[in-house]
Amino acid sequence: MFKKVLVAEDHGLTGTGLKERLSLLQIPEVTVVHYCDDALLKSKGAVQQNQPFDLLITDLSFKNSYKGRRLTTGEALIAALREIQPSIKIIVYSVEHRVGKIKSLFDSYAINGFVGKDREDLNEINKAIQETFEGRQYISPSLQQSLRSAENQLELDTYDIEVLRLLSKGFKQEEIAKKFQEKNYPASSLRSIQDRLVKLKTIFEAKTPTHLVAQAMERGFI
Amino acid sequence: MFKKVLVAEDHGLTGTGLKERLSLLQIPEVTVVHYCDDALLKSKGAVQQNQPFDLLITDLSFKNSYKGRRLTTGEALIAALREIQPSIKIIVYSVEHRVGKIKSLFDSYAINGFVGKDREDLNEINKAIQETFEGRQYISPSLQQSLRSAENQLELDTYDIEVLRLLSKGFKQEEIAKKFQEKNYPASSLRSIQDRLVKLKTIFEAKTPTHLVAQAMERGFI
DNA sequence: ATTGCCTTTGCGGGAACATGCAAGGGTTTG
DNA sequence: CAAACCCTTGCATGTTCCCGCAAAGGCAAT
Repeated sequence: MFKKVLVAEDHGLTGTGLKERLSLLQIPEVTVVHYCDDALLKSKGAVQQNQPFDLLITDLSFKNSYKGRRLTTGEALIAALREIQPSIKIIVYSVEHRVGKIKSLFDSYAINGFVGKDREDLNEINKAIQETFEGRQYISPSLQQSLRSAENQLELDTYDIEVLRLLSKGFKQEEIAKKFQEKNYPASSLRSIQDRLVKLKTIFEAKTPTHLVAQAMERGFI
Repeated sequence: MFKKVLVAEDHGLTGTGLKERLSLLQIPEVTVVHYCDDALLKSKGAVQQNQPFDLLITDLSFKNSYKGRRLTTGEALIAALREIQPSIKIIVYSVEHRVGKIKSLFDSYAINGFVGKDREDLNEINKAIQETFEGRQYISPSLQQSLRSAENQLELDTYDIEVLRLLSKGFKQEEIAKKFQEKNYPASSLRSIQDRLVKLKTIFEAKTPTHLVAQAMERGFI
């Protein structure tokens, strides 16, 4: 079993719950930190002393602390950690439910497991640790299904995403068209942007542009 | 100290963290449930057997279970519980950060304490229990200030949230107005809805309705 | 009752969005 | 080469949104 585990979780009670749970699994050394930066520091230190952590269990969202912290999300922590210690196992433990977002964690950072914060997480965290230790991936059963169906999912190209992103930032259709023209994107006229929106609204079954962006955010595309 | 405490919390690990914490305070009987309905049932039963709970510690948001549950939020649980056992002490333990919402819990249901899920919650839950036991109110220090200066705050009322929610679900302004009229909400004309949107766009510094909803989602209001 | 203030509402005109239609240009196919 | 096709674009029309203005109602102070 893992010997040295790092937990990044900013809810104190949840952190102790995790720590207790890990002790029951006979993991001798469990370190709990409340800030992403602290997690990265501890990891660096451990690597330098040649006693690296075997496993990171991390939340995704951390409350702001307004103290000049550099890393503010679990995702940023994971990205930074993969730089200095690519071999570490990572399990994400979060309330995140957008399959697109979760999928991108597996794709972009090769995380080893994902456990949702819910009624079943007690057992799931055990299984996730076990599976990860044995070199396999773990995903909450409730998510596996939606994750699979997300694979053969609607393909949005870069321009689709860009339109959604700009819409969500308050740009009007005409402004988006202008931006596209400046960048020499294809189909950059206002009319073409509108065509694209019709297509996107069909895909997302959205009635209005606002609805569309809400859906896209909900599913983690932007 | 309290003898019999009920915990309603749907994150498994957080629930065990709480339970462990309460044991350390020498509270002999701690019951943890994952559903609001279960909490109400247990309370009813305990009252009928003349061994009522002294204290409820409850989360506010519970994941849907699609099983014909009646109570879906901690707020509904609190309201129902106050009906059958007005004297029970209640501490809310939640990630909720909207001071307006929190204030309304104290005002509408006379809850006895509020502890935010954050880095300090380990100590705060202890203090909250102690204060509550001695008949005083407890509010997280970090919240006390903003609760007092709740005026110049980013304050959204229920109707604001409802408008944002309906917008994100693809309703047009006129449809929202109609819905508001059906429910006899105040300021339910189309023009008033638009006024509300102007206010909201100012608050969120949003240029378009889409931008507004994106901001509201990003900051966790819907 | 009068005055003053605030909220709510309807109206109107202009801006932004939605969408069908057809012209122009490029590519593929026979 | 020409016919068929698709993609892009502009134009036109209707809908929805935006916002200033003023009338109407409620409420409090005098």
